[in-house]
Amino acid sequence: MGITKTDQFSLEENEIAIALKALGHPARIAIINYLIEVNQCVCGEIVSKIPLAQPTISQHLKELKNAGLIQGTIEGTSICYCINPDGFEKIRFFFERFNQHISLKKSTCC
Amino acid sequence: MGITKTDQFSLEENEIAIALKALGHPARIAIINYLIEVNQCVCGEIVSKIPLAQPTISQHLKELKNAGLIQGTIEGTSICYCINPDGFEKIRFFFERFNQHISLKKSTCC
DNA sequence: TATATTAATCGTAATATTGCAATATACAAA
DNA sequence: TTTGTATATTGCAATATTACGATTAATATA
Repeated sequence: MGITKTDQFSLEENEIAIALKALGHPARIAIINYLIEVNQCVCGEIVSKIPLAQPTISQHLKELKNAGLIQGTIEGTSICYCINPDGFEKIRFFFERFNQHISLKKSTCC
Repeated sequence: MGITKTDQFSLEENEIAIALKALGHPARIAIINYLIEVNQCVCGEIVSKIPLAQPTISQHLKELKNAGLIQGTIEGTSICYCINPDGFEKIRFFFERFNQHISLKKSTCC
């Protein structure tokens, strides 16, 4: 139905899924990569770096912000964006546990 | 338009986005978590663990398989699934670079 | 005040995703 | 051969996502 049965899953599963879903688009990966590279920048810079229309970028930025992965502070007429490290904590925990289990078990099928 | 402008982004950006998008659903996170825990299991076990209909689970498994994150081998009438560590390599590289840059820079806005 | 400039929001079209009932497929066992 | 078991596929309805033109809001600056 296009609607996810959120209530059937744990809070943790939902939170990780939301964060990773927010990263599940090349434009949003490109935005994160750019922010990693330059540390911080105003929105207009991102718009000029990424070949999508301004409203589209604005929408992607909003999604990243909603997922807690970036933050923006007003800087005169522009808005300065940067990574929000806190938002990546849950993701790190998930993959840390993942790496621990997988490296130990040498996972192969049947 | 519901369609992603894939051609505007690098191969790496697209590949990471595809992998993370595949993980961007709580049911698929739950499947991965379960596979980490038990190392391997037949499909029916997953269907009985996760409160979604069998065709829905089958679809989620297919997506994880397409993204290269799990693999399945035929085991009599059933299919045995496990993690495919190779599929997680790109993700690991992405977050490794991320962690290096962020820890150094103490990223804060403007 | 009038005019740029910057970025968000609205509205909408096109397409994708989620979920499931019904059905199909593949194989084993009686 | 029939029956059962396990999983995939099809088809469809409901909803979500992606993208952008047009507009708006907010703040500078002339």
